[in-house]
Order: sequence, then structure tokens, then C-alpha cells
Amino acid sequence: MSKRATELSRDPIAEARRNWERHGWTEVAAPMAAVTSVMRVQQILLARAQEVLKPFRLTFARYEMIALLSFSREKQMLMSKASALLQVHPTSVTNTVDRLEAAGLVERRPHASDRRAVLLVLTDEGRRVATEATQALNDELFADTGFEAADVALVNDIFTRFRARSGDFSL
Amino acid sequence: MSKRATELSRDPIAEARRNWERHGWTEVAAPMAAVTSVMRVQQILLARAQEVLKPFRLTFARYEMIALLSFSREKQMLMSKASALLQVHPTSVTNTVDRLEAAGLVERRPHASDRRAVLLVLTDEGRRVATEATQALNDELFADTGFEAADVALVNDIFTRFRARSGDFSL
DNA sequence: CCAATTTACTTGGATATCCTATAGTCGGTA
DNA sequence: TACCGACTATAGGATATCCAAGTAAATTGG
Repeated sequence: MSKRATELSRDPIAEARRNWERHGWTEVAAPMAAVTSVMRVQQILLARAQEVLKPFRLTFARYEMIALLSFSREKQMLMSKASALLQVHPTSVTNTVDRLEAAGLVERRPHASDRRAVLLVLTDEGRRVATEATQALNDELFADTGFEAADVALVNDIFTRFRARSGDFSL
Repeated sequence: MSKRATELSRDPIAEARRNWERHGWTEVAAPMAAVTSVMRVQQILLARAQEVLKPFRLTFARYEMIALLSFSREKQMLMSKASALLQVHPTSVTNTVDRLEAAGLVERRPHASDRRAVLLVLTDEGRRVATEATQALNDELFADTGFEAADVALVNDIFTRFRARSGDFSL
């Protein structure tokens, strides 16, 4: 997807870690490496997801939005709730919905009793694209992420505890 | 840092995973959750890093650039090499350097023998800011990431193998 | 030795994210 | 009831990232 295909001769994160240790920051060298590798792995996974979604003219942000709607019980949701569930800023939701609406995948509808609120509803086309894009992600990314099975379980466990501790949700 | 402070009553990633399982995608439910949690943990860590760097008028991207320069042996580097080491697109480096140059932290210098190339050099101010910002990140983020010590080791191990398998570097 | 290719960087355009500020609405309280 | 604070969404502005295309220079091949 990107021009960053250059394979390096050595692991730049391992080198950074050695730099930290060389400066005497031995205590924080490992956490520094962990944080940096989370950043890099996210970058790799995001690029792969975007690649899979490209034929559907979806970005990952847009996919997340229509997937959220397609899995919701009533197939509709307040923008404020979508913002909370996707954990993104309200203005980002506005932006994403603008584009999904322009693409004909989502509709904005007024809320029955609260004139401030906006209901998001998937169009038929939106529903179809959400289903197909999810299938593509399952087949082309999630079926073979590059993590070993045991590692998937560890990542889920470690990151769930981390997110809980960061205040993402109450246990 | 952001307005996403809303604590949810339930873990949205766990809910997504249940949705996947409910649809019969049991094989890919766990990897899907793992990929999604990498995205979310990166978002949390990036926000915390940006918060620490805010007093230095640095974004994380700019910090990474001046940190890279400050740890390099000759305190200077080709833009192309910085792009490869930071694993970002050359145009992103151009953008980052424009801003660092405007802030007086970095200088562009012509390469002695290759007139296409641009050498990046830290200014004295850039060197000072890099040192202080690194100290702040060590004290305020890396010293207490929110990962338990054993988890840090696991994350480093799992993600190093993942990155190697993704072609990030040769072992 | 010159043409074709590759490399290094920049420019312009798109998308996503955040923040600040604002308009309109809802609700509790004096 | 009238007001004021809180909530919902949007507009405008900043930053970061990517891609496509362009410029200039170095390298390679015939």
C-alpha cells in the first residue's frame, strides 16, 4: 500500500531500546520499546485493513461506522452514541458521516423527540457494503493476521486489562 | 487530552467479539478483537504521549524525528534514511521537517556530494528540546505505561515476531 | 557517451483526527 | 415560568498521513 516497503537490516525498535539502555534509562527501556511497537503494529494492521477495504471505496474509519450500525439491534444510532462507542471525537463522526452520506451508505434522520440529536441509518446499499466488507476483512485480514493463535489470546488479555485500567470501560 | 473520556458500561471490543461469534465467525472473532484492541491501545498511548509533549510544542511525529536525530552518531541524517527508519512516507518527512525547521529545531543542509539529497541537522535548541522531551516521556509515560512488567515483556516479544514476519526488518 | 532508469525530495490534493467555538435544544431550578 | 447550565451536532482551523505527479540529479546500459 505504501512506499514504506523498505526492509531494514536491523530492527529500529531494538536499536532504540539499546540507545535507551546506553543512556542509563534501563528501567524504562522495555516499556518504551513496547509503546513504540504498539504504534508500529497498528500502522501495519491499519495499512492492511485499508488495502482490503479499498475495492469497497471504504476507509477503516468509514468501515467501522457502517459496521457499528449494521451490528446494532435497530440498525440506527445517535451520532453521540456512535462517537462514544467508536471512541472518537464528535467532530470526527460528523466528518465520517458526511462522507458516508455522500456515498449513499448512510442517512441522517431527525430524532423523534430530541431536535438536537441526529439518527444515523444505514441505506440498503450501506447494509450490503457493510456485509461484503466485513466478509473481506474476515477472509483477508482476520483469518491470517500474522499473530500466532496463542499470541492472539495473550494480546486480547493484556490489552483488555490495559484498556480497563485506562478507563475505557467499567469491568 | 480528548473529549473521549466517556467511560462505557461495557467493553465495546468484547461486544464486537460477541457479535462476530453470534454470526458464526468463531474462527476470526479473536483475531478481530486483537486487531481492534491494537488500534484502541495505540490511540490511548498516542494521546498520552501528545499530552506529555504539549508543553514542548511537539507532536509525537515531530518528537520521533528529533529523537532519531539526537540519538544518531553524527547528529545528522538524510531525509530518505529518516523516512526508512521512522517507517513513514517521504512526504510525511517533508511535512514534519518543514514544521521543525519553522520552529528552529532542525536545519536542512545540502549534501556534500549528492545534490538531490538533504541532510537534517539538529540545532542547539533542537538538541535541548529533544533531551528534555525524552526525559518527560520517560518520567510521565514510560515509567508507568499501565502495562504490568510481565506484559511489557510479552508485548515486546509478540510484536517483534509480528513485525519480523510482516517484513519490517531482516532477523 | 548519451538515453533510459532510478533515486531524492517537493508540491498539491485527499482523508482522518483533534481542538475551539458556536447554534440550537433540553431540563432542572429558583 | 424564566433562566442558566448541559448536551448534540457542526463549522473552521491545525496537524499528520497517504498517493500521484513533478523536478532535478545520479546511475546504469547499450
